[in-house]
Amino acid sequence: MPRARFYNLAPRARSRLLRIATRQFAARGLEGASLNEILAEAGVSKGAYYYYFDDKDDLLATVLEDAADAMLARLAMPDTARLSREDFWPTVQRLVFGWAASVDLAGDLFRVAVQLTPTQRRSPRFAPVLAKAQSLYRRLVEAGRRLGCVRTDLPVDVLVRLLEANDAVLDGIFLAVHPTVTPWSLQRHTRLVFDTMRRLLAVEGPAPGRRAGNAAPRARSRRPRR
Amino acid sequence: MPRARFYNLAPRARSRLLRIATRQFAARGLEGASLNEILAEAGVSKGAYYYYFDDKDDLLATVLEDAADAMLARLAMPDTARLSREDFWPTVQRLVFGWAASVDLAGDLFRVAVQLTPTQRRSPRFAPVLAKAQSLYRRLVEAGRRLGCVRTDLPVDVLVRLLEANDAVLDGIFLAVHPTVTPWSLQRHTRLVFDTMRRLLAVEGPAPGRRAGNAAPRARSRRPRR
DNA sequence: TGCGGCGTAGACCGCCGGTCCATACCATCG
DNA sequence: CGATGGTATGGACCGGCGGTCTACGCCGCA
Repeated sequence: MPRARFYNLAPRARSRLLRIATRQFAARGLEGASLNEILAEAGVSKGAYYYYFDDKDDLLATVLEDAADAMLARLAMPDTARLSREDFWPTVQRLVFGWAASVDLAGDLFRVAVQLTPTQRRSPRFAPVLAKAQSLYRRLVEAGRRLGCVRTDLPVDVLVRLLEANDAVLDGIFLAVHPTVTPWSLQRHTRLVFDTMRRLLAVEGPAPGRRAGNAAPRARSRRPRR
Repeated sequence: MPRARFYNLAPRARSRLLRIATRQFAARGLEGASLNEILAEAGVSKGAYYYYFDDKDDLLATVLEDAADAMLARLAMPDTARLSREDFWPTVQRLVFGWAASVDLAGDLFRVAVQLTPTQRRSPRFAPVLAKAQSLYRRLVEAGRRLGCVRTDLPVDVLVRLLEANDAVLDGIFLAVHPTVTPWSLQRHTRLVFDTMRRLLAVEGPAPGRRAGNAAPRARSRRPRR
């Protein structure tokens, strides 16, 4: 949420600042990155910066929003309204495989977002931007619930955040292990991501048989659910 | 890892400093908390502090280690060598529920650890301390694999990191929603944590091929309540 | 030529984590 | 007794941080 003037700036200077900021924030985090350093490297003075932005956080929020927009622009979301129950999981799988193509854009987003503490991620400053990036997950989860394919014992928000966290772990490992992406490794990875999503979201846990509960200690006090 | 002298200090002063630091770090995070403020409140001078500690991170690491030790001292780890295949999941569940007993201690640990970025959590400074806290999980995963209860298609490290990430999310939500912990809310939470572990770790059911296809997974599925 | 507002530069502020040194304390020893 | 040397402490001081503020260049316009 920079001031509107920022978008009247010469596009070259604008994207240059955002690019440098992205790199610094991804490398050193919100607190670790030096605003002074970013501005010096981008050739922007303190006065100019605060003419366009509110504060340091504002730059990070702008970087995140920029990356989220670029990613969403590339991804196709199917019309969830026409999905049938049998189509749901195959559709999810197809989507996940399709997302793999935009890993180069999503990478920036993850690398920056992963440097935020959970508390910061929930702050009014960053929550709306991150919610935008999660909108795909959210819509998928909601569609899956409507079709009876996705569990309803947890709020959508919780499921989305679990998905996000697992993706961050798996993508991080993938990028660390496979510095050069091959079609084969990418397929393996997307397969794993999809499998993890399914494990977390499916109405039933993966292994059949007795579920949690028989060993529950002491009597369960029946109380309203918050 | 404070200098050894720290443990020669008067226990009163020592625990006072750690208590105040815990509160500040839990409330404002590693970067947000002011070391100057903590020291002023604890009545410890700069010189004295740096006589005992390396830097600011050192204090946080000490706080974490202190909490982790206190927690682990209370938790019993079952003898995984004697576990049978049928005992595995109930044992895991009992262990996770056993957390309930030490949540007053674990709460501090979570509230502080949750303020770290994933990157910081993996840094050489904090990783060993946090690994100590998650050593239970690692041993559990290894035991479960030996017994054929836990999937072997992913490395142990990946599984542990997935567990860690999911725990961070769930604990973060739990602490945000329940500022004061009640036995009931805690039981609900541990139940959720166990269920998530099971979903992530369990070996796949029979006929693992083409499981992406069927929307309603297998027989004995519980109906979605809704 | 003078004027007013947009945009800019960078000196400056208070606070931060961290360093440094003078000194107080106290047991040991000639 | 005084001298010595390690332990422990106080707090002035440092560079760098995010953020503020003021002076000024620039340009369209009368």
